[in-house]
Amino acid sequence: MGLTAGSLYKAFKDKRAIFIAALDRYIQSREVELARHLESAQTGREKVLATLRCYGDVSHDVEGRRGCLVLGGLTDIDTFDAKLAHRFRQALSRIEHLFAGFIELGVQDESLPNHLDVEMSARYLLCMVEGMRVLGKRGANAAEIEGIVLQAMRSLD
Amino acid sequence: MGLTAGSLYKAFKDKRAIFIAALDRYIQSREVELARHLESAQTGREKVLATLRCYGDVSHDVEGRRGCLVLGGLTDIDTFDAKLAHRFRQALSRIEHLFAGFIELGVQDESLPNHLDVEMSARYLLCMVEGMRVLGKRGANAAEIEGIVLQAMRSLD
DNA sequence: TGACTTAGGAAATGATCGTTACCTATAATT
DNA sequence: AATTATAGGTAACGATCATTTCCTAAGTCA
Repeated sequence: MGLTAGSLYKAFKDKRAIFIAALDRYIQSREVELARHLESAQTGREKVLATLRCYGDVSHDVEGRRGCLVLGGLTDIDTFDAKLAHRFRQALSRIEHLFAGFIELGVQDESLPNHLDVEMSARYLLCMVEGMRVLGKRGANAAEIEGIVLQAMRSLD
Repeated sequence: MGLTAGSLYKAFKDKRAIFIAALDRYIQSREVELARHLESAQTGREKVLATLRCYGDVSHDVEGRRGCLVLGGLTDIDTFDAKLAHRFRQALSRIEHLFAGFIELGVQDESLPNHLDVEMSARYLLCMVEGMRVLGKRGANAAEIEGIVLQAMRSLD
């Protein structure tokens, strides 16, 4: 059988520490996955698309229903644990800043139009990503998510 | 002081029943609020905008941080309570169907272009709404949310 | 007014959960 | 091989949480 409850306390101080470790591991694995998606992306536009697809990929079928630890944490914990709340917020801000960087790059390399409001667009894309994860949790298929990704890309034209 | 824990069990069978009652009350209050927003909307486009604003209004500042009972429920409960999971899914589908109806209306009254894929666009708008609620939970101000609403409207052009 | 219902609260009970103490087996060290 | 560290497991403990029981006060109806 699996790991027993008590055994975990050998390795971790308390429940909260277990959660934080799981969260850090989760966030890091997402970073790795994102890096993988970005490998083949050249232009700013391609990087934005790759990032959207990276989150889209975990927003459908089984993995979609499994949900996101950051999103889940943000909804529960937020209220009563300031330290953790900060971690969740930061995880979202990370995505937002990545988008902002890619958009700036896209404007420079002319893969994206120069009339874009960078901060606004980045926030909008973050909104999409989180929305997709919610839809994934509700139950979405790959085609539905891909449709949303493409529509999101069109908002950058 | 406030209502004591035990007293609640006079009125409700168990914890789950209390939650369901709260959820129903919450969903109904949101319906009322949406109806209020829709009062002055004439065209399909106006109705879409009013609906986005209705959700935008609860996605910033204090109310944004308070969060959404449906979204919160969807993230926690989903896994282990099939009956409740259905209620959460249905609450989201309700919004999606509303959007679909408004888009169809908009195509007919020519306030929206006729090239729109109705189902796709409705799903996209639902994605936006849920994304906004997540950003609200993280902490967003009214201007940020309004920016997202307007950007979402632009995706219907 | 007096019996009776009703709403609410305080405290007791049982279940569950977080945590610790202690035991066992395997791996590392001499 | 003997000893010691290490990882894991089981069972006990304490805290917290869901639920029930019992009591009180106020309102209702005869």
